Amino acid sequence: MSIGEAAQVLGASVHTLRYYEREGLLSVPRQDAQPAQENRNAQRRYGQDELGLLRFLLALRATGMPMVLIRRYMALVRAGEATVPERRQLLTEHERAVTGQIAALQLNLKAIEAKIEKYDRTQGCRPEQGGQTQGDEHGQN
Amino acid sequence: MSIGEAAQVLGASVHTLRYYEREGLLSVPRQDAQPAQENRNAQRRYGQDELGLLRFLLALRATGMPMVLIRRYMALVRAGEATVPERRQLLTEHERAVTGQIAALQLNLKAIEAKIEKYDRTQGCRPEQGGQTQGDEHGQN
DNA sequence: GCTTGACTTCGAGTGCACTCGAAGGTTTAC
DNA sequence: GTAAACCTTCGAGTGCACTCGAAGTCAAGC
Repeated sequence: MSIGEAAQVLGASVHTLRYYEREGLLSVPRQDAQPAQENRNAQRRYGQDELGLLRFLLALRATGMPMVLIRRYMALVRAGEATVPERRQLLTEHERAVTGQIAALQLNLKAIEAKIEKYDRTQGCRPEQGGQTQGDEHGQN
Repeated sequence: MSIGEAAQVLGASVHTLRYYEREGLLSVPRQDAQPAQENRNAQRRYGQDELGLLRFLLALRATGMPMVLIRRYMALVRAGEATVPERRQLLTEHERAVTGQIAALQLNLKAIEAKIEKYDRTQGCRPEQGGQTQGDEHGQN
């Protein structure tokens, strides 16, 4: 699979995929045409392993893990099975972060929904309202 | 309530509060010392209304609403009751966005948790593993 | 009366993750 | 054999929301 196809499948841009590689987040094997030849401009080939790794990388990104941590994690993956405990810890910490993030979002979402409901109520009671709107209308917004 | 106190209560910086005002997100009344006097440098006073508005503003921010939309919303609030339908619509759209955001986060969180569990399983089965790790270890990372 | 905090304007810096484009070369697929 | 897609390096730009600092003025509270 070429980089263009991979980009399309993953929903990322070719630029971005190369950027990730440049930043040391992952490495993608190259097509070795002739073994006894310098492959300066060999093309990247994305197999199932690379795609899976990239998909997970994108999941980490989408949950707000900063690139510096993803770099650490991916380095551990490359380093072999011995690093599984450290990887696990990294992911577990991030999991906590994401859980908190979701909780905060849900809390704030509730505030928004409450406001919408308040609007529904004021609309239901009096669609129009003549006269002065003044005085202590506590928190009417 | 002074700007410093408000900042502390809200968990924002003084800089940020002034920044929001400069950007037209909200306006805060000033302390009028002597009525017959130009108040060029009058201090901001934060009452319950302002605090409530700011809290909601921060909820919108925390859920990722861009400042340009918050500006629109706040302008509607200032414009009076007649804008309630439009406010409602704005918030409803944002609500959908946030709901989707949470769903996406939960999906990605699941992928992360699945990976952690996989690590737990490999750790549980064989804490150490001699010999070559080669061949088609499909998606072992 | 004096310190502390508030006010203004201004501009510049930060952080993060892209995102784009150009130039010049190579490889792949039809 | 040729066009399209790939490769490299490089640097610069973008977007968003802050964040900071300085300089100079003014008000509040003890």
